[in-house]
Amino acid sequence: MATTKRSSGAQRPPTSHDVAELAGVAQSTVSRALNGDPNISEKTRARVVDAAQRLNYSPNVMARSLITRRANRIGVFLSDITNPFYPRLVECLEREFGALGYDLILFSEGSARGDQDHIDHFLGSTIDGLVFTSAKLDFPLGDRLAAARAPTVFLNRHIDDDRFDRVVSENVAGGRLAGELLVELGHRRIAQISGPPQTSTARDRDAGFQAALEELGATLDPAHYRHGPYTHETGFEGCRSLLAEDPPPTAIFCGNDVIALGAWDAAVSAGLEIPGDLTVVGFDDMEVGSWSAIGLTTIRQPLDQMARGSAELLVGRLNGDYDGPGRVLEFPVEMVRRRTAGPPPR
Amino acid sequence: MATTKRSSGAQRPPTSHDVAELAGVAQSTVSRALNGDPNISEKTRARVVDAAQRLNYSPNVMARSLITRRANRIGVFLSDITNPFYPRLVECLEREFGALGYDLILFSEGSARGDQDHIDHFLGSTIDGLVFTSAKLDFPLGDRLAAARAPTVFLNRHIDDDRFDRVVSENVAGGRLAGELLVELGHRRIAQISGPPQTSTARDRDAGFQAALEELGATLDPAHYRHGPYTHETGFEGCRSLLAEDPPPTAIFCGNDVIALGAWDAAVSAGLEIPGDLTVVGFDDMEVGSWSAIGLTTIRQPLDQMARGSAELLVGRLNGDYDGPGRVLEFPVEMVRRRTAGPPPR
DNA sequence: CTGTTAGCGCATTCAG
DNA sequence: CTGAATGCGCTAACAG
Repeated sequence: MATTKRSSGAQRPPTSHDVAELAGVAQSTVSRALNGDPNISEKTRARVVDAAQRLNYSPNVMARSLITRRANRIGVFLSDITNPFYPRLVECLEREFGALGYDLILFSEGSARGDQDHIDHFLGSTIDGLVFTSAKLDFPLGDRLAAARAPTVFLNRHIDDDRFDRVVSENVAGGRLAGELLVELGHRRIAQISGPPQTSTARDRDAGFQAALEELGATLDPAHYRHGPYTHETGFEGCRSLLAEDPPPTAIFCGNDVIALGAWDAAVSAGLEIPGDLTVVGFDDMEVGSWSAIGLTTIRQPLDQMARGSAELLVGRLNGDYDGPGRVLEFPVEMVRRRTAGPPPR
Repeated sequence: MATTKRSSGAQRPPTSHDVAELAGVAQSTVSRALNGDPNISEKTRARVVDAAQRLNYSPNVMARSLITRRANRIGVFLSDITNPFYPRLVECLEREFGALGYDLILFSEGSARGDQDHIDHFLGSTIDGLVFTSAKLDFPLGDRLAAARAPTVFLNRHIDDDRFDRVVSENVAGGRLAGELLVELGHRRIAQISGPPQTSTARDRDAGFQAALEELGATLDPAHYRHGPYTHETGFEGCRSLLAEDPPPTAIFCGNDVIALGAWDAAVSAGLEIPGDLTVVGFDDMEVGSWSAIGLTTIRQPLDQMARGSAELLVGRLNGDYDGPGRVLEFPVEMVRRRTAGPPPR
């Protein structure tokens, strides 16, 4: 019973033809009236607008895109939407791209049924451009993106491929800031829990940090170096194993705030006082770190500026304003001193 | 210089015609071959597939959707992508809808340039259905959604509108669990920091909690009731003001984990021991709450089941399997006992 | 200023 | 099993 597939009340949405008929004009006039074409009398425009409203008309975006060859949408690829860093970045991107007339469509890694998928969304002309927020250094899709001439920007992470635009913060300088702070505070037994080696963020922050230590005469004992994915667990387990050393380090610089908060968690759980017994420094300035019971010292990246830079580079390419090789935008970082950094215990 | 608008190397992506030509068949044959039509010889299918690969062909989704009237995409509307609850929900939704052949396209409130926009995405036939994850009780778009016959499901929040499918957890029962726990632990001076009154989550959790207290003879002093948006600040300020009372409450039930962690933050910052001096209970089971230095006692919602339920209801409507009035799915919650709940101080 | 015409790239009749 | 023809809803040339 009730074999009503889609037959009965399936009133299809109104088209511009319907509007044209109701307004007593040609279909093309409807298109012009609704798209702000100047060559149209106010009188007919009013009639069209009125008819459109009465029919509750809304143009079919697919049909429009098919002909204009523009989707006005940007695909944003996130590796792990669960990492609170990305939602904040998405907020900024949304604002910046929105201001330029683009909607965002988000893809988290989970949704991709394979590498192919990413690019298919572009090739299928569902999106006009791509933003990758968490590419690894060995990003595998470069050739295919280039072949498809897909406007692309790599945000937050570098890849070693000059064909693409990249927007990052000064991760090396940020690492330096952390190193300098720790040495100035008087730390000598310094440890590090870094991110994945195949990410530019980890590579660059490590480089800056270690260079600063060298220059200030406080080298990093290789036995005090840990690394892993940007997760709580990496920080937690890394800190636990560091605290088991004898003597344990008095300060830890972490690859990002997620790791730093994992380290904080391990230290506090073990009954240590922070910063009395241990100094912890992160990177990113996540909201949780700013809670007053935590007060994570960290290095802040200007996400809004980075998002704006990405939007400008990408939209520049979409408009045909620029078509050359990849450009690099690098934004300054800033030290945020909070409770978790102090002098070493005596 | 370089007035190359889009003229020169603008090699447009290959179409099914190009593939047809290379394979020496008709365009319609290409379509059939690539879409798994059984009425086609393996020989020609192979030829077509080969040609498609050589051209790096990928069908134009817009054109396809224009004709099939299906976008195979679901719009998910989030109010605040910054609240960690939503990313987790998105992960689940992605998995469940993905299994049914749908991609997700995420809209956070920020992206909507007005209420209108939400529905326009549907009317523009960019998406086949909508999921609202954070509707208020006075959701204003009901009539327009119904008029557009837009398949819609409300997830996580109720709205009082029987035309739509709703998927929630047993918030009333969850509130009861919290109330029962606090009373059983021996608390009598009990406080509450609830969410926004115009959300069903706040309304239902409040109702269950307060009913449990009544029944167990431990009524809630109205002076111990606070509420506000689901933010850290609500919890932080709420807790501060509660602690300023004399005598202060010994336990606080919070509208969700974000609020609860704000309360935790205020209490710990004020030098209180948790749970020695104060018990805190949340709702949601966010990851941060599970950190071992925090150990938030909370009530867990089965997000994966809720996501699956939503997907089934919505896809059922999309397939025409169901076309009746709104259904309601309600999933059981579960108490997660951790450190922040203990007996009151003596 | 407005109407007519021609496709965008594809899925889907209808012939054969 | 395959090819030719049709049109999804819209924008953009081209006439007038």
